[in-house]
Amino acid sequence: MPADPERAAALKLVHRLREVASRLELAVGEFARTTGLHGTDVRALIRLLDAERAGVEATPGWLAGQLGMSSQATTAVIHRLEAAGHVERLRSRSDGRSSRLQVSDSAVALGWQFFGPLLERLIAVELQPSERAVVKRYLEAVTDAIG
Amino acid sequence: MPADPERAAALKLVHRLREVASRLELAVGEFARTTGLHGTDVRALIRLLDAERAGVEATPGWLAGQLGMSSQATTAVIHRLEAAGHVERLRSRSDGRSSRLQVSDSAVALGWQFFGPLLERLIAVELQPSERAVVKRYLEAVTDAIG
DNA sequence: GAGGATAGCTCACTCAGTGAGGTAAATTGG
DNA sequence: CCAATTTACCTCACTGAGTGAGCTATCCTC
Repeated sequence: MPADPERAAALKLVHRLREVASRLELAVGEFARTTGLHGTDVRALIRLLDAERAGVEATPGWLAGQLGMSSQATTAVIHRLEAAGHVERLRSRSDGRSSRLQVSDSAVALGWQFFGPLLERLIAVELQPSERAVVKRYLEAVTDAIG
Repeated sequence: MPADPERAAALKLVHRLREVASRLELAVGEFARTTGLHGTDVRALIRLLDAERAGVEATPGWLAGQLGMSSQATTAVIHRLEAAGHVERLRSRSDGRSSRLQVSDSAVALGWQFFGPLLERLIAVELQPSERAVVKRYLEAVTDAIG
């Protein structure tokens, strides 16, 4: 392994990124514990909210892919969320076999209650617009590299 | 909610960050599936390697905290990793009740085999040193905000 | 419309993770 | 310096999240 400071610096950045990912995961777990939900359920809610924001129609199959889980397990997740009143299952317009998943207002409120303060702290990280562009470019490149 | 472009941009950055975290988690799951390990086991290995790199003594209790799991579950994780030959349990010098966890060379090799290409792609993201400093600062600030 | 593909579901099962409780080593207090 | 407490980890018994096998209903293609 040659001493390559460029490479070493890039590697450190990746480690920092993983550290962030790891801590986010812990926060999700903590939220799950306090609300009586399961980690998977919380992750599912988050992805469903992301889909809603992005204007993507969230189906059970789509959710399964997002969670990296089997369709059966995802069915169970949806049942749990439905029973808890966090998700509504609506009929899909385009495909009679599928269904549209919609997050309820109560779930959104619950999420804000816990993640709100965290999100505020995250947003409060001060960056110049030009710096934000750099970070954005990095995160996009990383997203592509993983996907 | 007032139209605040600064805030909106900061929020988008956070969403991108979560997207990255989410995809990293999926990659971990995929690695787990291909190696026959469990997601938790892979996450444990990663944290153990992080500890080694950082020069922190990794104990079962420390690992439990890192994974956000009970000590019993962590004991099971360590047993599985030990049985698979990925981790060795050494006696702790400072505390007779505890033990030091050391990742085996085979586990490191296994990790490189799968994560190596991904890591190379991540490192290959081109940034100027000054840009890297910006990203570093952002990630550090975010880490603090979550912790 | 028949044949195949796709989306999601139920059923039966496994095993990862939890709660209760135990042991041994470290720490504290008289 | 020894009892009482705390800490670190473990075993046991159990629960339930996630999986594989296999089903039904709908969509698509020819």
